[in-house]
Amino acid sequence: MAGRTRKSSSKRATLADVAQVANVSAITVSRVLNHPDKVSDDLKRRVQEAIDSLGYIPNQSASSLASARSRVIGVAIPSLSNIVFNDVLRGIYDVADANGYKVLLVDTHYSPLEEEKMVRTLLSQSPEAMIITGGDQTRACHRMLESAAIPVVQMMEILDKPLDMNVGFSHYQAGYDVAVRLLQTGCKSLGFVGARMDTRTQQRMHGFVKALEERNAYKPEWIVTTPEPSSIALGGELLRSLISTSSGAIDAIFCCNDDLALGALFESQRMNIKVPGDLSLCGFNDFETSAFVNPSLSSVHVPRYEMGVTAAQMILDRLEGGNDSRNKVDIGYEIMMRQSTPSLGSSN
Amino acid sequence: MAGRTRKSSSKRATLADVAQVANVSAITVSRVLNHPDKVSDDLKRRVQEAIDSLGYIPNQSASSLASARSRVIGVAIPSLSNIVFNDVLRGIYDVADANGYKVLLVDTHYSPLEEEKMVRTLLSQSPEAMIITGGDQTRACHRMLESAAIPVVQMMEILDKPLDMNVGFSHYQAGYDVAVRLLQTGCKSLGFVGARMDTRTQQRMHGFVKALEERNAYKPEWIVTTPEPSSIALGGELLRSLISTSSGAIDAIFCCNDDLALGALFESQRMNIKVPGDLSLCGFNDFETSAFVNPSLSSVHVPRYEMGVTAAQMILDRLEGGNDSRNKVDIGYEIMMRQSTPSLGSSN
DNA sequence: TTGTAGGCGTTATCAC
DNA sequence: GTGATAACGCCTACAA
Repeated sequence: MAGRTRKSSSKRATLADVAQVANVSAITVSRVLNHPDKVSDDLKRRVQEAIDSLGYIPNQSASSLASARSRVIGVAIPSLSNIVFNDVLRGIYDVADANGYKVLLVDTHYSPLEEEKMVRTLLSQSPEAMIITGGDQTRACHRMLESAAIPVVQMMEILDKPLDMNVGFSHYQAGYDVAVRLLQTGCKSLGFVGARMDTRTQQRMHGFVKALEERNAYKPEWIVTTPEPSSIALGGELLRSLISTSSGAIDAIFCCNDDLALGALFESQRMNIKVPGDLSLCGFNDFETSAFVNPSLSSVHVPRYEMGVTAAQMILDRLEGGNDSRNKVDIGYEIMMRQSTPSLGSSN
Repeated sequence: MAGRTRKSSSKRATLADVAQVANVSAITVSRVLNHPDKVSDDLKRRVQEAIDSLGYIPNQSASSLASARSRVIGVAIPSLSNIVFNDVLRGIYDVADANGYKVLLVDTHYSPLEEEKMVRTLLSQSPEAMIITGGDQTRACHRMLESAAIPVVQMMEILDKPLDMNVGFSHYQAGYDVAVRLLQTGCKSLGFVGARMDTRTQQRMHGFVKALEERNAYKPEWIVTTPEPSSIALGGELLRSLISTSSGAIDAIFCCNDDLALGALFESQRMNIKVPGDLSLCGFNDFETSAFVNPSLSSVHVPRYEMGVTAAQMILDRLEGGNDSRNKVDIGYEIMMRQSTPSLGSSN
């Protein structure tokens, strides 16, 4: 009673405080929290009361330190503004939450150097696993990840030689396929519009170009790119630029994402260019808007939520289950041909 | 050389390992990392070499435990899919990153009960401050936050009695203002379409209704809401629903967000309803799409990035600076009248 | 089923 | 400027 019980007011209660109030040892309180089945119902009740009355909240730092288990998954994405990652994150969070894991999220701003710094930050939190984006990490970053000796998933794209696990799809093949599909619909003069030009965007472009080359339909002047971040506004600008450099000869444009494609579509409407009559448009990522805008926008659909879920599940499989089942998952994609491209069989 | 130096391979290097290699005491290594000015250049160099050679990464759990400083800011948002929070988060992250703070982010799924659980999780990480959304926390949640005795910012809306600090704007007033503006443009029969109907959406609706009531323009049947989450698809559905229940009498609709408004706009086009000729549309949040779609969509612009920045800065002011400057910031909003509503002076 | 001892990696405090 | 020592709060042994 004297000189001991004033704890609750001044600072955070500890296991020991709870133990004292419940008249048990600290380890018993710990067990009530972590292994309730190993404690008698009687004590469990008593301890729980003490916890409630003190408003006890465990100190994860102490727990992590003592047990070498942080229940943290580190996640690094290249952009918080690119809404593509919203769905992926939602998938990761859903799985993590459901399994008692916290997510520590960092934004690398599409910079391997920043990524290296952020990964170091993440690792200092002793995450039990990491989910990172793509494969263009610095060598130092790879080394850190390796010596951390935890499960790592590289997501968003399929890698030749992943560090550990990998889930994504082939951006190269997707770009290639888009070119083929556009040609099939009767389009003859295909242009490309790209922004940011991160590795995945480049792969889409390379695949697209490859398909054109193979069919003698490649015109370097019809490829317009910029390192600026994508936006709808930029899509409009790039459209104008491409139209003018091509003197209007182009009859189809593949935009590296739907922001650009929507911007190009809206700008076309303002310029009185008929889509798909005068110009066909195809985007990438399949935003919800793309399916509903008039004319609806052809795009490449990617199961992003599923990709996030898969990434998190691969990690849990390794962390909890013993079976190191899947190491590489191609999540695929689907080209959605809509009104912004000619329907098959129509003659341009 | 014997029986000591094989550390680096098996498990993570510690301060002690670095100290040993550098031939100094552990505390010196710690100082090199945290108070470089208190160490001689000579030792600093030696220690740094050891750090590099071992690939040493500090253990934040141990640091937090010993120093009672986690450098973590806990952030709770109601939805990872609602892109409204992207901008806010970006603001928070930008400021946090620049000041060496990590962000621990949780998604409460618009549920105060989940929020309570998540806040408990956050608090167990000993965050130095918290940013939460709105004011509808459970009592238990409020108690936890209070006894945590850390700076707390409630964001997104202006609260009468914030727990601590507060940044946002009045959704009620915004809704009210939209009604007034629509009436000013000559619209007479105003409807409302809302989804999710979280507290902030409700406030927009209440303000909107209030303005109509004051002007004898309120028709309860012209208010359509659903607890479903917002989407473009849903916007189309709700438009149809409202059109049919009002037998087409409505000449303007305020949609509680731009998803719904865009959906309504696209559906109007499909139904051959002229916007704004037959029907005026106003959204909320001012997505980039809204400014570029044809016709461009009137909406309420909110400085979300600035709101995130402000929230983080208020916290830093408290954490670092001593001046407890701002406790409540009204970040404001701006009604953007565009082509989807009649231009002022036109006679409907 | 419950408790005791020791240590996880770091930093605060106090000496030198 | 540098170092020894004792916490920080919890958990993994092991013991009873």
